[in-house]
Amino acid sequence: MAKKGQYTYEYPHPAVTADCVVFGYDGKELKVLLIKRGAEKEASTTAYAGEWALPGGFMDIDKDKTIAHTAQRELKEETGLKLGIKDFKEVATFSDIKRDPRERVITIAHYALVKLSDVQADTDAEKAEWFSIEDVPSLAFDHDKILRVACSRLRQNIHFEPVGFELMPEVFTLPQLQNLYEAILEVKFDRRNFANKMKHFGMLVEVEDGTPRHGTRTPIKYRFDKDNYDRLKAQGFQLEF
Amino acid sequence: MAKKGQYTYEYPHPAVTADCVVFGYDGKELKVLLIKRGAEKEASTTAYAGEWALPGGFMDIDKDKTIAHTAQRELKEETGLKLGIKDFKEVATFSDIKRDPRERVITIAHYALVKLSDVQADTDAEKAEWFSIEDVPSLAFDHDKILRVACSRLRQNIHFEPVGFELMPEVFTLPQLQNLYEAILEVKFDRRNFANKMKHFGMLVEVEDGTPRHGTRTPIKYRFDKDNYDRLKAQGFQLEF
DNA sequence: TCAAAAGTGTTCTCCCTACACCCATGG
DNA sequence: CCATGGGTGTAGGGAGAACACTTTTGA
Repeated sequence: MAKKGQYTYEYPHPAVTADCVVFGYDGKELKVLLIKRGAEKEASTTAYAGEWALPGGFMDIDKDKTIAHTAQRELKEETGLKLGIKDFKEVATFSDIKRDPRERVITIAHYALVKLSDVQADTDAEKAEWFSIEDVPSLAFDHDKILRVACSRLRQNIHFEPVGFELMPEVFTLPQLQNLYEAILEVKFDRRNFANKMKHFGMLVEVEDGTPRHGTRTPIKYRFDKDNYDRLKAQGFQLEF
Repeated sequence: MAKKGQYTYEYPHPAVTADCVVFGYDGKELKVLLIKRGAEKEASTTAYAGEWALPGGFMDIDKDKTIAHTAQRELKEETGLKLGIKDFKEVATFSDIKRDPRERVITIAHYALVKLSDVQADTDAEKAEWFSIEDVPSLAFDHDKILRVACSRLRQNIHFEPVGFELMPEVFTLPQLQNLYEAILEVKFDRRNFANKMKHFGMLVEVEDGTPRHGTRTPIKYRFDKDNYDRLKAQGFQLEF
């Protein structure tokens, strides 16, 4: 890679990193993807060795077209997960003067929503692990704070974006979807009202999967109607809770 | 200041800047504060000399506690406006690889809301000028894009924050307030419904200023109730339009 | 004197909320 | 057989939307 000590500027520059808060949902709990620092031997991993942290790393100013590309690249390198560039939503910049002990580092935090069922196999279990959002260990740097801010951003965005589409598996049940909303917003909803609200958007399509529904005990399967989903998203809908 | 060519790193670092979109309202139109580039002779102003741009500049990694402090400092230096650190709301990071012709520069855009009546005298007319948002010239770098994104962020935030409090003068009329909302959201409202909605929040207090209201032609003067405003803001209210 | 600006109150509708019962499965 | 989970509909209330008239001033 690059040689050491070669890069010189007229004025001091901070290092810039991108960090990723990757949310996944397994049908029961909201989860987040963390890595264990220190597995590799780069300079970037010498701090907080052995601790859990958000995936992320330094911007490559020659190769990364935008900071979102940094997030994408680092996530792939550190966890094996390859997401689309559009999947990375910017959360905020963290730039406290002493947030990294080595040098001045500012980080632009991103979050991404993934279908855990689709990607769990892709994540490199050697390096990365999914943690229940309720049960996250103490994290390196200011990553605890970043995670909190990302969660609250997710809670906000749920009112404007049909977040479920990105987190739920292709086929899902209404109780699962309700459970996701309850996990994110940390509240409880009335079953009937939740169902009505969701159905009013016209994004849900019943799925017939061989198994005839004998009783009501087996929940109805749904998938999202992609066309309506995209239309709603473009219009910028508003969802009350 | 710093000597040239002194700052060396193991890996290439981007330059980091903060840019400020300062919105003001004069009772008629939504305005934004711009500077003319090239008045000073710093290296930072050699590009796009003579063009209009958003105020902003390079992070001072020794002095700026956070990137918001960069925004605060640069705004003061470039326009004379001294705002509180809390007034700067982060908008987004702009990091396209060729957005600055000189070197790789990423910028964190912020916006701020000010009472134009209070600060117009503070702005250094030599360097800075208030433009109607409807009538902004073509800007340097990607500042057109930054401005568009900041506007749309303002439009979003208006649903969650009583934006008027920051933009309106101390004493104002309901038609003025409605005009502001219409200017930001680019829509028209029914006078009566707008008044009802606003009054329901209990943030408006009638102001008696000598002049007895003879007819209905002279609008009623109001001020914001700071206590209720702060309480609502803390609770995180939701405002529909 | 006429147009423009501003104040006010009511009705209707829709959506959100609260709430109860039935059915089937699995233990 | 009973507890659990899941499906369904309705009645009431509150808030937003639509809407018209009066007053005054300034041109």
